[in-house]
This record gives sequence, structure tokens and C-alpha cells, in this order.
Amino acid sequence: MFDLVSDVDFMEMMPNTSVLGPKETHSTDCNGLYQDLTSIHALDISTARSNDFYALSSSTASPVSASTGKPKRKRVISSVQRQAANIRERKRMFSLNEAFDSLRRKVPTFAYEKRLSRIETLRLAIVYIAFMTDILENN
DNA sequence: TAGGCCATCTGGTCCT
DNA sequence: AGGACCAGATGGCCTA
Repeated sequence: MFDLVSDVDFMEMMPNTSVLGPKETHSTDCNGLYQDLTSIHALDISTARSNDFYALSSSTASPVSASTGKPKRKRVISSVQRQAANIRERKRMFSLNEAFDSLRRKVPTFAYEKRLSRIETLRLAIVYIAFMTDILENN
């Protein structure tokens, strides 16, 4: 049951853990890489014009959609649209990391432990939920 | 220096 | 048509 997390010995850590309080030495903004998010809001994505188009792949072999069986259409976008898509993707990843951070705060860790990676966070959360479920079912 | 982790870019696919 | 989601590629940073 607890073998999901090979690199975290949950049973061993339980007696001494606080549910909250992993040190936040390393927030989402770990490398200052999100400093530009402020400027993201300033960028008017609506300026991405719609003079772009879908075009049939002009290459020799046009691939076929696995789901529809129709020929795949290559989506051609302008550099402005590409930039806007990059910004949206950064925002999306930012909110994903915010969710990881809030999950990190919910799973028990030793205060001195280094920040959990995303995969460690997910695995520990799975084990933690299973552990708590086990406790509830045996009471 | 190798390996792990992460941010970012990019193109494909799905959905509205 | 365009945004959301996803996965692959790439490069930087950090640690053992």
C-alpha cells in the first residue's frame, strides 16, 4: 500500500511531522523566472491579429488525424500569436505551480527537508491520502 | 561531470 | 478561429 513512494518513507516520518510548515525557501518563484509575469498582464493579447490561417500541410505526405481520419491541417500562426500563446502557456504553468505549492503545504514533511519536487509532492500526497483513509476506515 | 528538476518554447490536438 | 491542454525538446541551475 505504501510502496508508491519509493523515495519517501512516509511511515517513518509520521510520528514527528507537522502537517503544515515545510519551509518555503523555494517558492514558485524559485529562480525569479516569473518576474516577467507582471509584464504579461500588460501585454494586450487581443492585439494578436487573426490574419493567420489554417493551411493544409503542403508537404508531400499530409498526416492523417488518428481520431477523425481526416487529413491533418497544419496550424500556421503569426509571431504575434505565437508570443501570445507563449504567454498563456507561462500563465498556465504558473497556476499549475501555484497548485503544486498549495498541495506541498498540505502534505507532511520535515521542516528541514528540502523542498519536495513536483513528482515527490504527488507521490507523497497519494500516500498521505491512503494513510488517512486507512485511519478513518479502521475507526 | 552526470543526473534531476524546472522553466520555457513550440507544435499538435481537443474543445468551445 | 482561437484558447486550453499536452508532450517533446532544449537549456540553465543545483547537488552528489
